[in-house]
Amino acid sequence: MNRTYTQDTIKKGGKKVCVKGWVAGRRDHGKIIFLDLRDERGVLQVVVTPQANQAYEQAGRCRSEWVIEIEGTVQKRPDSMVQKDMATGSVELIADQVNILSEAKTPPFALDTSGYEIGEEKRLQYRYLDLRRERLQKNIRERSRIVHFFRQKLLEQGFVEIETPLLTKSTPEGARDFLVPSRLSPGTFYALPQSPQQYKQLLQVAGFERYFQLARALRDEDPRGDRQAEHTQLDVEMSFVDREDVLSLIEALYRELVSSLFPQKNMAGDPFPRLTYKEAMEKYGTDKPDLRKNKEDKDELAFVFVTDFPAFEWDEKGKRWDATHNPFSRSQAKSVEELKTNPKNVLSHQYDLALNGFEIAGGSLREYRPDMLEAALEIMGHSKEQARERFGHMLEAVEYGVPPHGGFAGGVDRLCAILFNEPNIREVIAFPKTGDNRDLMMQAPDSVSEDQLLELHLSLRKNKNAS
RNA sequence: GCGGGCGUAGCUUAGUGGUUUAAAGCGCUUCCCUGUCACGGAAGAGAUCGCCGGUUCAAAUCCGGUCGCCCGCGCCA
Repeated sequence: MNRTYTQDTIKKGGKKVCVKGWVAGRRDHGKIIFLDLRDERGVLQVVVTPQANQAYEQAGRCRSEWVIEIEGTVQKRPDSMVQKDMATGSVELIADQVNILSEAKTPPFALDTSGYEIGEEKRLQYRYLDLRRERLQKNIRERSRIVHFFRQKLLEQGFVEIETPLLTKSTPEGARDFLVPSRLSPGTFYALPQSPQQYKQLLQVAGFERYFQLARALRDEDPRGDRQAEHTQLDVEMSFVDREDVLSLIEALYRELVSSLFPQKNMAGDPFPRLTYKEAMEKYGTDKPDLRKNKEDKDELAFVFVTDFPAFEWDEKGKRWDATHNPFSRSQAKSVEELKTNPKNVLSHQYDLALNGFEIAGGSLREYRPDMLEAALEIMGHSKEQARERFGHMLEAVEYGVPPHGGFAGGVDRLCAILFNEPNIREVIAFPKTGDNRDLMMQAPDSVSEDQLLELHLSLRKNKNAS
């Protein structure tokens, strides 16, 4: 018999069906047993009586989280027994046959709660059980809808989805890289990408005028509630665009996302308000101001663009000018001369989108003029030789006919956390890591065998304090 | 790297020097129960109080160290 989802039984009154799922609850009254059967679409009450002998015996054995299949007849409930709060509350399944497909140990924690009350350690260790709870099921499924929305919208507008490498080159700018030793080139390392930034720009040189990717970005830094070592970003880049083109695409994407998938949310500001970096800092003391009127309102969303970031900031430790966002952003300086004489006051074509006090997207127009790019790298302390060595491919590429281009990257995890009113992005990631970048379920990171090290031409220092 | 918090049955917590044989709720096991849906009733099992060491006649409780988790700062182009 074909499997019927619990949710669909409400349309199958009087029909014979087969349902499959997990035992979410069992109420044994002696001569009548009620089972709550949970599948990925809902929960259904199953009624088992001794008239169905086999079913009654098996139902008596069933415990929480056992996996079973049940054949029976869907029956409309009498009015007095209708459960209004339950999607399938108008029906129940009278079991003929119960088959146990898989038994289960008692779960280490309750699965019929929000889960907030349970220790993080246990939840992460048994993530495959934690994910069974309704709240996380909903979060992960809603996240999928959001990602699908972005993908569909961009494909409709002629964007091409392109995958870029995970094994790439370490970059001196920015966060620490996760490194991967090369077996075939002894003593050398790949780096996992902090973002597809350089690849997506090179795709513009390559003539893919509208690129996007749902890309993983990896940074070996300490996590926070809104930051993990790996996160997913909606990565977009376009050719022949100016600032308005990029900002209006971002605004349309996020606005339509909210209005079509989250109609209950109130978006303040149409169009999204814009502040320059200077205005934001002067007025709110932050470059990601929270413009909500009522921070208690779970459904209020306040998007705000922050534009015109300074191109550089002074890094006291490194004694050099550092890019505020990324070293490839286009500066607003008219000439190399202006750039070099006054780096402190040069603005860039960089913009962020903030939502309720969190940065949820950032982007820029990119520097496509060879002399300006070279000058910018020089200001950031890379000598001509170093720049050639580290960014040679970029410097070379801009000499082969580069369209003016720009784009952005939007954080998917953060966006989901805000839309779902979750306090931590772990709640919207299927398999998140701890505050120490550990995976408690897989026990990663882990040591490796001497053989593996040998193949990779690596040996470990005996004590961690050795320099 | 720094600061703060937490660690006691499967889970959530109470207990902060001795009336403790470490307590409660939920969960779990067994029995009873034909209309429950947080079912109900009865009985029961389950804890080297994170780990190591110290102080003390006596430590879950005080001290030192260590491990783990959470939050924040630094860091995160």
